[in-house]
Amino acid sequence: MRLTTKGRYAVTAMLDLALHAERGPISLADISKRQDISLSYLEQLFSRLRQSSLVSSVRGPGGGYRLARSGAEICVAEIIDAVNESVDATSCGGNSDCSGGEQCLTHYLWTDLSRQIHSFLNGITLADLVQRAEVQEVARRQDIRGGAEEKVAIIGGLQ
Amino acid sequence: MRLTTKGRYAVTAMLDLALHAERGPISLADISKRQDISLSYLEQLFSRLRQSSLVSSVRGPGGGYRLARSGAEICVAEIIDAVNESVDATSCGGNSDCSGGEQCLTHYLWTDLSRQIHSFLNGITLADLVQRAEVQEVARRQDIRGGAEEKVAIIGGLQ
DNA sequence: TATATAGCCGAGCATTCTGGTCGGGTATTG
DNA sequence: CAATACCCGACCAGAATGCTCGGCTATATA
Repeated sequence: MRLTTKGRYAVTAMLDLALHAERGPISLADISKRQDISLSYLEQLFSRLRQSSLVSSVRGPGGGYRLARSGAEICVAEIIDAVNESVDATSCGGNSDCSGGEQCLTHYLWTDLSRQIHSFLNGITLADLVQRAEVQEVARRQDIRGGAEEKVAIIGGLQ
Repeated sequence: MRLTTKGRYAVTAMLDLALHAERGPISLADISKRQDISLSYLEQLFSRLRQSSLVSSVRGPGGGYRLARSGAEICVAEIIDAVNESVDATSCGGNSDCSGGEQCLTHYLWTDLSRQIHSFLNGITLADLVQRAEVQEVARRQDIRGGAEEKVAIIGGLQ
C-alpha cells in the first residue's frame, strides 16, 4: 500500500475545489497559490483525476476545474485510488503468491488492514470535510492570505 | 505514512520467531529459507528490531534470535515502528507546518487516519496471529517444505 | 484577428527509499 | 582451531516522488 504526499496533495486540491465550488471553475494556479503545491505537479495529478472522472475541465480564460459530481458523492478513497493506483496493503494484490508461489504468513493480516483503511477512507466524503470546523477555519485563513479573490465579492455561508 | 514490504517482512519474520519459539534461538538462515527473504536483508531488519528491544540475540553456533518478550506482549504496530521509523500519515508529523508554515487543509484527516491504523495494528499481537487457523495452516506447510527440522522431533501443540 | 489565459502533455531530473549484495568483522560452541 | 551465526558498513540497481521546463491546444475577450 502506498499513502504518501501524492495522495495527500490530491485530496487537499480536491477539497479546495469543493470549498470554492460556488466561484465556478477553479484554475490550478489558484490552488497552487492557496495550497502551496507546484503548478506542474498539480497538472499531473489532475490529469489522473480527470481520467478517473472525478473532475471536469473548462479550457480557456476563466476556465479551470470543477468537481464532476457533488462533494457528497466523492469519497477520499476514490481520490487516492485515482492518483496512487494502489490502496492495497498486500504485496501480492490478493493473489496469494507473496512468498515464492505460496501465501505468506501474514497474508490475512494485510488484507484485513487494507479493508480497514479502505472502509475508513470510503466513509469520508469531500462534503464531510467541508463541514468540519477546522477545515473551514484553515480555508478562511487561506482566502485572507491569498487576498480574497475579487471575482466574487463575498462568499456567502462561511461567515 | 509508509507501509511497504519492509514492515511486512519484519512482521512475517517476527511471527516466524513466535511460531518456533519452543525450538530455542532461531537463526536468520532458517527464517530466510522458510519465509523466502534475503538473509542480508533480514540482518538489517533484525538490527533494528534488536535496537528496539523486540528481540534478543544469541551468538555462535546454535545461536539465533528469540523474542525479547512473550508474543502476547508484542503488537504489530511496534514491529512496523521499529523498522519503518514512521507510522504517521501526516507529512508534518503533527507539527502542522505542512503547507508553508501553515496547517494544510487535510491535516486532521491524516491525523485521524493515522490514529485509526495505529489502533488497529496496536490491537493485534503476535500471539493473536499465532492463534489464527490460516497462519497455523501456512506454517505447517512451510515446516514440511523446509524438511521439518530435526532438532526437535515433534513440535507439540500444533497438531 | 490577436492576445492572454489556462488546460494539456511529454521529457527529463534530483532525491529518496527499497530490497538487495558483498566483504569483512566478532562472539561462541565443540 | 574451525565452524557457526550474529554484527556492521559500504555499495548498488531500480522504482517512486515531487518537481521543472518547454511546447502545444482550446477559448474568451479586446
